[in-house]
Amino acid sequence: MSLDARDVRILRSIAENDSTSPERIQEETNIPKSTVHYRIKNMKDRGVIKNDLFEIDFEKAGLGLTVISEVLAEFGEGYQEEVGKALAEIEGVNEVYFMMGDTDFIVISRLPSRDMVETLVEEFEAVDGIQRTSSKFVISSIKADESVGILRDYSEETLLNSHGLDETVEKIE
Amino acid sequence: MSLDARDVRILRSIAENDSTSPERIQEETNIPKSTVHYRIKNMKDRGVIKNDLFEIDFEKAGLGLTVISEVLAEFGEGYQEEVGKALAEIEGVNEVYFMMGDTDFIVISRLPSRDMVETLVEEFEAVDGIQRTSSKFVISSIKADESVGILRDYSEETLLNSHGLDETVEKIE
DNA sequence: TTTGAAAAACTTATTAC
DNA sequence: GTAATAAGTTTTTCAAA
Repeated sequence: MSLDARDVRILRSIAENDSTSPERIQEETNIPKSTVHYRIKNMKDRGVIKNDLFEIDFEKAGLGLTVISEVLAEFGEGYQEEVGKALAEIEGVNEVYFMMGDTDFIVISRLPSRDMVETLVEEFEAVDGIQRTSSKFVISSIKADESVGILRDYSEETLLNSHGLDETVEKIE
Repeated sequence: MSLDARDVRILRSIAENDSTSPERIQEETNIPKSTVHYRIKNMKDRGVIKNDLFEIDFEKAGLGLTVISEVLAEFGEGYQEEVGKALAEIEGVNEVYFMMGDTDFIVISRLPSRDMVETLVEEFEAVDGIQRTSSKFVISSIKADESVGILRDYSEETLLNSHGLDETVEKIE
């Protein structure tokens, strides 16, 4: 099944403190660390939590330039899949979204310097089936929540409702 | 200073195996785990690594709907900052990028269901200074690397060059 | 900065509720 | 599912190089 109030509380505690330590979570949530561990393991088994990661500062890691591109592809039977995969394999491409509406893609890339942008665009346009591309530089990343950190962007209520739980459930405790 | 060949090797080992375990990194890189730990701590101190996180499955966490929006704002003195911050505070908004070119923003939001999209768009348009918004649904996330995972998208050479290091440096070892 | 060895923390297993 | 405990691992700290 999906998440319950306790799972949500644990995930939010991780998101808000940027720490996955069971002991710290116990201190904040009053859920015993053995239970915290049981819950986290459970979420890992169900695939809700995929893996441990470090969040990095892209700029300090040498990838200070972010480019967002719109890629328009030719219409065709199941074509999107192939075009999308080809875009995903280009060096520097971190995200590829296949969008509703027109047959196009939004592509987010991070690069060390402007020199590489030209190469990137050339590689986009070399992909078979590409019709038109339009790339813009990001001046500043005003917000860039990732991974479990995105849970900070929701009220506890929203997260619970999304699993069909109302506040009654939360009040069990 | 920035990253050297050893830092890059450690970060890539983490990215490629989706694991931050010093012991595993030692096995893969032959760098002793206490040294691995020292390097990671060092990168944390310098802010290259920001924090420990879990990667989550957005869909399983109840946030299966991704929306990418383009927001056009009115021109104005330092206006962008305020508009950007206001957008960032809207529930469901995970990423806000201030773009070059026209005075606009790219906003990435994740939501539990379509019901909330209307609310989202209304909230966008209620922000002072907003001129026009255009939102599209993501049909599928073909690629969605995050955090340290994005380092998989680069050759070791590119990552080293971005810190002004050539292959000579790497051959020290 | 690099390590090996010691201390602390985390994970797993076991049990009882 | 929850939670306590104990045993086994792993991570983190620390002192020496």
